[in-house]
Amino acid sequence: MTDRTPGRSHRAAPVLTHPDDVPLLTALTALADPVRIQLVRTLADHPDWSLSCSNFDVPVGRAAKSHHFAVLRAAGLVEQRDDGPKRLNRLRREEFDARFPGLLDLALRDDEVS
Amino acid sequence: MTDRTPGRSHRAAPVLTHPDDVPLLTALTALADPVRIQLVRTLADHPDWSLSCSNFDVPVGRAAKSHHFAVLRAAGLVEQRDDGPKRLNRLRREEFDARFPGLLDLALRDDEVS
DNA sequence: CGCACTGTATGATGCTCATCGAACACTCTG
DNA sequence: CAGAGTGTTCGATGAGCATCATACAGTGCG
Repeated sequence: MTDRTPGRSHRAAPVLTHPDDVPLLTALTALADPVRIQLVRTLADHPDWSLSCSNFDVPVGRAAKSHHFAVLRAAGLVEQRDDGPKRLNRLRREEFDARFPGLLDLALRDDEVS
Repeated sequence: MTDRTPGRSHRAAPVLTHPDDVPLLTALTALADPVRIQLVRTLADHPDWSLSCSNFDVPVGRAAKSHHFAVLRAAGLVEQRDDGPKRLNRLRREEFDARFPGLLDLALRDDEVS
């Protein structure tokens, strides 16, 4: 049997990891997508752990949304925690800002995404 | 006859344009590429207008290099000027920094691109 | 003029990635 | 246990893009 987080594990997926040493390209690529920018902005407008994935209103299906959250998590932008059947989210503001000062502010500040 | 810059014009290509109101996604996408990051960094290490396109040592052919410069120009990161058969380049530091404060610093500061 | 040099445009190719539908896994409640 | 709700994984599909080879268009020099 493999590692499991207290809540859901979904197949043999390892515990949710949230890296601190993200390469620059990974961070830029993660933010260079309109859907992910929207996710990050929505997240910034709500308290930590107050939103589960299904609460985000983006124009893609569940599968794509799940994929985007995985990308954001791999980029160190989002932390996820399982709570019952839901997966709650939190923007890693300070952590990401420590790694890439000003980048998150830029993504949140600007109104015209494209 | 169409507009021409004093130097080369290449077919009916309009005068080289360098936008100021770049969308956020355009800027992030332009920087989310290892070759373009390298071009920007090389450019930052040399005086304005001191490098022509062929002076940049990136592991791609001439066509791809030309394409990358076009992307950087469209993102407002690079200004180009024709000088005889060469096309000289300049990093639009202040202009880009005014539009996206800190972003260029991040691209230049970090050593580990990927 | 003819040639070398520089850079762009075009067409083709291959790869990455965003997306979807469907199946699956887990949790909780009735 | 059965069913609803939530989210992930898988396979397939399509679009976009990075790249190349080639052809083309300027510039300047002999």
